[in-house]
Amino acid sequence: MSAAAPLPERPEPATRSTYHHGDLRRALLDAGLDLAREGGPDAVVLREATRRVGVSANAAYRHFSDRDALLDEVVSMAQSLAADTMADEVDRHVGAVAEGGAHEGADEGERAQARLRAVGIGYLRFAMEQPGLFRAAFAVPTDLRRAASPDAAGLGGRTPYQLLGDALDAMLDSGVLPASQRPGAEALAWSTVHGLAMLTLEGPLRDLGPEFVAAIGPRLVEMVVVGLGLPGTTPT
Amino acid sequence: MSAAAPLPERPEPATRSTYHHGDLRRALLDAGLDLAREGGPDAVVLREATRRVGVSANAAYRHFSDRDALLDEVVSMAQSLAADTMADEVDRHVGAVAEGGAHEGADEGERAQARLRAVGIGYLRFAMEQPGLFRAAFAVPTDLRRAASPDAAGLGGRTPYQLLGDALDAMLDSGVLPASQRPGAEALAWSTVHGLAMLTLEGPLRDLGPEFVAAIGPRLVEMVVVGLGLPGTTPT
DNA sequence: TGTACATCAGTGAACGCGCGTTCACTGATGTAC
DNA sequence: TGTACATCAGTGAACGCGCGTTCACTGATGTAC
Repeated sequence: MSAAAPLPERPEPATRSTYHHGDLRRALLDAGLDLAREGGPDAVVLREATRRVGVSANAAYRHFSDRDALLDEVVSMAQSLAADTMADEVDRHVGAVAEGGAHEGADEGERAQARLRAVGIGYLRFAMEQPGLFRAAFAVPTDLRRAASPDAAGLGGRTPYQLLGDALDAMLDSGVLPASQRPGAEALAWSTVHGLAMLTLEGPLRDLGPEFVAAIGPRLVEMVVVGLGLPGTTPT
Repeated sequence: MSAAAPLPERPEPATRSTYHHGDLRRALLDAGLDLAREGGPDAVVLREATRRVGVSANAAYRHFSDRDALLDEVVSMAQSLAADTMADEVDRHVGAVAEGGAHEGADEGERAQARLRAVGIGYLRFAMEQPGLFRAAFAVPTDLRRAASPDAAGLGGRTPYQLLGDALDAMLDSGVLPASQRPGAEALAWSTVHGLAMLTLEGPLRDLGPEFVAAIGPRLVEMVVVGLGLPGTTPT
């Protein structure tokens, strides 16, 4: 474009030729997602989003009632991206799920276990690859309604929470998860990987880094598979 | 004291008679801990701490180099309180640890397992009873050095991390934890309870509440005891 | 096909808030002699 | 035992920052007739 060297500075505010933006709502969501990617949920700052889009600060209020409304949608988008990573991990390690897989026979249980492992590893992978988005997706106070909302679903149409539930159902169906363990199993399995992610992302294990998580992740999900697989005598 | 009805307002700023406070450093730490108790680490605001103590804002700089220095000490104090709750839970469910307990015989392993359970349940109890302090203690980016620092130790002289390590060592010694599982076991066990606490405190399981945690906590720690107790075939 | 006008989507300026931090200062304390 | 003086522990005012949000406005668009 120009002979002058481009300043190696902050992303300069976008410029527009038209008075109307065209798709400001979408643009603000994209900017919001970028902010989350770079700095987590707290970094989703309304003024910064408008700055990046090249629009006055209050223009955002034409499309979002307030900052929380923007953040809410960013949270859902982040969850849906997490679902994609998790589904990808499942595909890579379990292959396409045999729908009418009654003829799969005895290794059906093993496949179900592999699926749960993949769901967990995918969750951890997303946390390490996209720490900002991960925190936006799962470290913001919300309720479980979003966990089943289509807004939070990935390309496969399932949310992270649903992917986990699916894997547990498969374990139940194939007999490697006792029926007594099925209720609440989402919380048990989710807690383990979420805890590891949070401890290393914004907790006391921070300096251990992604290599540590990659190394210990398989042991963690294995512990869940084994620990959930037994009837379990709840101690007094 | 006085006939006038005390205003049911914010904690009024403390008043002082003497020009010198006497023990401002201590007072600011106490105020900081209160702030963390009420609102977590982000609520540890230097100006508010000085306000509560009844001192000008910049007086704090006589005792702390900056806001982070204050927060750092609050984090250690919070960890040490967590250690107290955990140690209390151990005492209640395991009793005093038999030091020269070679004559304990076969149920030594069971005691060690009970100890790990108690450490985990104590951690969860602290999280539910003191959510603000919990987040100050364990949801602030730090490194593991503090986890072994005397500043973060409870009345028994051990930090939360050390209490966990002690329990795991006891399991190893009594044969209920395979040697191959011992390295990194802290992270595995810690992740599970930390994850449950974070999911319910500032995550998508927020509306499930302490009752849910109380109900599912025992199953969670049992899963760890069982899952860690087997040699574990790490899958490819 | 041309035009009046309602509606939509932006602007620019400002408000109020609360924070961490710094500046130049003053009152109280304790120690050397 | 009395006093000068260095040092310590406070004060009051201000700065600069960035935020969310509101106000009164204007430019662009599209539809009824």
